[in-house]
Amino acid sequence: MATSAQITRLKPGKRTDIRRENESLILKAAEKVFAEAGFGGATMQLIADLAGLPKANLHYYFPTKEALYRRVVQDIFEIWLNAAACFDNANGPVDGIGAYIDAKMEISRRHPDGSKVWASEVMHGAPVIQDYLETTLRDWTDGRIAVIQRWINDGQMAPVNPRHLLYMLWATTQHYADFGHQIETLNGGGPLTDKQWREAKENVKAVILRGIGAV
Amino acid sequence: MATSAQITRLKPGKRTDIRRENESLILKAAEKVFAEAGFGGATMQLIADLAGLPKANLHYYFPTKEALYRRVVQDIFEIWLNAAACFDNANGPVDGIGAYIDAKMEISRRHPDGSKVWASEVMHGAPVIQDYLETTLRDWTDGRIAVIQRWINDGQMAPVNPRHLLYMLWATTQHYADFGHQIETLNGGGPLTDKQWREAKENVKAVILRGIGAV
DNA sequence: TCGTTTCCTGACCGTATGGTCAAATCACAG
DNA sequence: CTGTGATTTGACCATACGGTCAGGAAACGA
Repeated sequence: MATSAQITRLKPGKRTDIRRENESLILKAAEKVFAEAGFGGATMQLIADLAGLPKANLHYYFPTKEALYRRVVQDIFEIWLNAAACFDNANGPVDGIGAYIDAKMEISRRHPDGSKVWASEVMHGAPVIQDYLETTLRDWTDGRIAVIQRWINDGQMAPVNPRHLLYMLWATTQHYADFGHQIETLNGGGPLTDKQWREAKENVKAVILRGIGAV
Repeated sequence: MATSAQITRLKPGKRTDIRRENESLILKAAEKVFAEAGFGGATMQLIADLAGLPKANLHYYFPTKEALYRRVVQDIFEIWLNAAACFDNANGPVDGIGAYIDAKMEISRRHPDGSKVWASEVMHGAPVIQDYLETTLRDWTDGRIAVIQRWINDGQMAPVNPRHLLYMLWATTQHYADFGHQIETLNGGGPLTDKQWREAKENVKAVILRGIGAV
């Protein structure tokens, strides 16, 4: 029997910590390199250098470059889906869509590299996450479309096409991550300030919420 | 002195035709391969195969992979800028922004590969067209911001932030090219029909024009 | 026809990359 | 301390890639 101290953590050993720590280091470095160079332009050596580990060590934790890339994309998709919760538990478009825009803008700000990896993956035909698109994403989309349609039927917003509205939400929010470099260049070369991010967020919300006749 | 027949075309020779023809073949193939695989993932061999030419022939017309890529990106930027003309000669936001959305949606439909190459370039930090961003694009942006501001001052639309409005226009229209694969997957696997494209266009215009208080 | 320029291309080269492996080191339970 | 399994890593390999080049074919002016 294990002692109570051992039960508190599944595997209390230092070895487990090492594994978790190194996997995390590698994933963080990989996300950045994949975002900056794309899958084809990224090299295991670059990722290894950024993670501060020898290249052979990467292959100990992740058998192939593809496997590592797949993990990075999956982790992003997880974050992406979690933002979807904002849509639920909302009793109208102003709350629901407003919160969703807030959440997705925050993702664009906090995880720009992840957003870029996701965008790059989709742009290149989703070679590794096509199944997610056809299952999880499609189901999620259909569910939200139903919610939006109900709002329309209830007269809480104008009769816009729910599907294309979702595309607009994705596009406008993700743009601040994917095209962050362009935005920063037009912003004078530096990143947006807190105030500018607030302004961006409020602007997107204002135009869209008014655009769908919800305010 | 040249004969009048020779004057009608600058260089009437067959050699000039061959050059133009082959450069066009290569550029078209390169655009597709760069869009599908990214700069790092694209190979000169793939481009050559798609163009139906031996690889060495590519290097005869374009000295390096970078030079070929640069031409592809420049050509897209050209098309992109031409759509800007819609903004001028408009006496209000409904005409100006409406026409701009139409033009950019049409680009997304007709040149999805070019849009992807452009998006990819910017996402990776604009390594080859940074100067364009800092000169041509910035000037264009500043000019349109002034136009929009004038519309706002004239009471033709609500006081939204012109800069962020431009970002919304770019994001929503370009999304249909860059994330075309995702859209097609959610559309049942096939490309949008004429009717669906019209619907997308009208939807974007309706939400944004209403969102800025122009209708 | 002849000389010159442009165009074409198979064969080749140096390098960088993803991945392997065996030996060394370390964590840790008994 | 000792045995066992997890971890680390330098050295290595096969391949694929961007790019070169020499020599031939085709176009063209005279």
